[in-house]
Amino acid sequence: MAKYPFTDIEKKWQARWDADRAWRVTEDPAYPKDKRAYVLDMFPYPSGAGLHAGHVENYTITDMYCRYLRMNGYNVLHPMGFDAFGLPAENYAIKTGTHPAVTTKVNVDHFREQIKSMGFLYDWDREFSTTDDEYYAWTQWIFLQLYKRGLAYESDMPINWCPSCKTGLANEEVVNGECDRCHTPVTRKRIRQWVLRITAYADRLLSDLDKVNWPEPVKAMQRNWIGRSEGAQVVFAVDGMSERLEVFTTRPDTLFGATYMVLAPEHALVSRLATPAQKAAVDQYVAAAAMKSDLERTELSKDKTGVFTGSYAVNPVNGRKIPIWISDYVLASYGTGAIMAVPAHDERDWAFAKKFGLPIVRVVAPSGADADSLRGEPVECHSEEGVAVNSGDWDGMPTAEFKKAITAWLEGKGLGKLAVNYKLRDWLFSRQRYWGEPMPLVHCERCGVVPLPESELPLRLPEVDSYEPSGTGESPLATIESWVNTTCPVCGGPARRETNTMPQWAGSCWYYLRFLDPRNKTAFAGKAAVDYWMPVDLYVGGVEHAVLHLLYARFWHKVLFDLGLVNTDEPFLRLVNQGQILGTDGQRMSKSRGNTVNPDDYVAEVGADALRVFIMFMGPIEAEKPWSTAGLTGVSRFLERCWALGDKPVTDAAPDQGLLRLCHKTVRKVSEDTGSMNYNTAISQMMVYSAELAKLDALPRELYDPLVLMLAPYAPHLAEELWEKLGHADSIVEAAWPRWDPALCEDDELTVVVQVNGKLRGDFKAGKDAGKDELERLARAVPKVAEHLAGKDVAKVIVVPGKLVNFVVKG
RNA sequence: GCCGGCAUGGUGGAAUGGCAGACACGGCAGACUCAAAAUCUGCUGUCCGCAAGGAUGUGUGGGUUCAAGUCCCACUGCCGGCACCA
Repeated sequence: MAKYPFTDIEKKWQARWDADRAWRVTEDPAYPKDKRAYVLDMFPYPSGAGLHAGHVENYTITDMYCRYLRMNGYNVLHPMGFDAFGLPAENYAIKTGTHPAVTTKVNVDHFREQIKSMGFLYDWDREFSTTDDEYYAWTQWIFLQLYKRGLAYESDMPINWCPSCKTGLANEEVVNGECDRCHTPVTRKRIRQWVLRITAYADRLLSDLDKVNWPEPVKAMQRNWIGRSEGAQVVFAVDGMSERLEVFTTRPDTLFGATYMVLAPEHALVSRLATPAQKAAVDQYVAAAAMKSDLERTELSKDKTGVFTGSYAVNPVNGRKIPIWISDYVLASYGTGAIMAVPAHDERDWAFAKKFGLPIVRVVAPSGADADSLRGEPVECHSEEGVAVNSGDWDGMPTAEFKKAITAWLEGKGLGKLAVNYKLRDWLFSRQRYWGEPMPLVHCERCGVVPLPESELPLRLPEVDSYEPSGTGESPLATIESWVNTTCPVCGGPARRETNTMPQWAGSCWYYLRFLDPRNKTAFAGKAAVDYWMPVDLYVGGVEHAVLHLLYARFWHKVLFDLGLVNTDEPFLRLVNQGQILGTDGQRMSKSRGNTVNPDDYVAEVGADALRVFIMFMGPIEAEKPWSTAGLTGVSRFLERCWALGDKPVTDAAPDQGLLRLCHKTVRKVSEDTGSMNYNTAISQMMVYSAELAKLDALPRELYDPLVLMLAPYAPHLAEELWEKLGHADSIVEAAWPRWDPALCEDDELTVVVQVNGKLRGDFKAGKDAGKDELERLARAVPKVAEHLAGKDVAKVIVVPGKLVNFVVKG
């Protein structure tokens, strides 16, 4: 048999879908709320490398689902766009002088073409790129709303700096102390930055995770990242000075064991606390710490370092003077940047105290510990809970209770209070690069920072001669005098524009809202459109965005919700992570490993339909799947077989009862499995069914039509062609999904298996309505079974109608 | 170290507590063919056996149950995330 002409068929139907704008969708009020679906893919960064296997997997999942929903009478919004700001295009510009906008357009055109070549249907009327000024005008607008709510502020805290990308990085973009993008070790740099106050939403970002249907690992990662911990803020007086030091601790019950304090080298009071004798050592340590990269401060510093400031604090519970040290094991950016050290009960403090010979006092004993073991200096650190010792009047109190009691006591004295701390840091939002949204702010000598009037948006990126980042913490925009110099919107005096740009994440924070109403000139999206579609019913993408995009987008969405601009407090109702497609070597695909797969090759070789079905046949969508083309053969054979069915005569004859039952069982299984996105088992069932139909010389329409319809989400080009051959003028996209009759899914006669002591000994056929007694009688009559029952006592008989009979025997 | 996830034939995988291995790849045998390809049919977890048949089998060890891949407890291995967060 000749291979079916997939190239011709696929081209033909893609042209037709394009011409028909097959997936254009409107806010048709005729569809009730529960018959509307917003299905979203994580939109791609249009890289020069084109679509990769992961994109194809992602978009196949949603395309199949959308086509299935549409055939089941849903109004389905399935949009596509491009997340096109970012470094690759800019780096290419630096190398070649090509404007990033030009590169972006070429790449976007290529992506769109590749997406269409897979038969994926999107409402292309809604397409946009985050780099379109019509789009980023609204990104800037949302930024202004954040600014006006006090959620954007300037800071000159030391930040993560990538010396290779020459830009600041958000915490989320630093992986193991390296730049997530180029793997250069990150250093710290103190430059003026714009920061978004995401921590103001930490509690809601955490608690609202309970409202969404997301994979548990993603929720866990977000919870982890937000890192809520409850404890106490405690105030320590400084001996002989008016300064007070505040610390955060989750173990206020160990206060009596606090034998010294440690400040981060960046702590504001360090220079004042350094005594003349210690000043040189302290200054040197602070300078050295500032030079260290994050990697050096964490990975390499198993061995603790630190310097005594010369000053002492006073422990508020016992009035003892305790030395104040500085060390880079204390992070400036968490809590108050200072800790009380309890070496007996904290591993890190223990290591530090041992190294510098600081006193160690045990204040928690394991419950039930004998007195002898508590004598003398502890020999090891004990960080578990227990009961208080050496803690004055509180001795004997269990840890949990003591925490509450001491916190209340401190509060009464004005020396402390209950406190909650988050690991989550505010979001470093400015980049010292060219290819991003300019921040719509000016710096006026008289008025300070002034937001641009909304009417002046978009603030467009100016043309530049050189895209090269200066590396000094200024973006290339700073060199364009004609752009930078402006007038203050408030006083009209001279002012300079903000030259930082936004990070790539900005554009993806709200793109799902723009798809609702992409050409709106007066709002980021009209309220009617938001109400019609939101929230997103299904969001599919890779797990790599668990704490970046997905956290940022939730944050922006909540701000918009608080402003009354969206109708829900969470944007994505249900999230599905497709499993990574690995290289044939089981490793992540990457250019450097040379194990990447180019979808175009397979489209040319076996066709888009075969590639779609194959990727979904590899296994469950969430599972990691190593790429192996071995299985492709089976899928191609299946599609060939379906194509060959199209050559058989189709009749209106009544079908064979057995086949009719198989047909209805197949429709049921494929419907259920497609609806739940268990595509692999749906495909397997269609394989079984098509193999049966292939044995017939002529196809009864009643058996054949449903197969073609079920094929439509999976192999849409082939299904269209077969549908047309059946005499239909309308696209199968609009056709109604086949129905099944539950009565026809049941066989009249079922095979019942017989076990003796749980071991399979035979089977027999019985009518579906046979009673328990009859089943037992029939079971006993099976020769093999009778043999195993002979001469033994039957203690118990379990009969599961339609399934099995189990004899429990003795002797 | 902490938090997730996973573990089934030679391979990808399937299985509301009820016949483990559907479907597919690969392999073996056969049909068609001058021959090959393509296609079709049958067999294909492992062990013992000529066979009938039997035993055994879902990472390991226990448990619950008439019955466990599935539920419970303990562990091992692999993958992912976080990691001096006080």
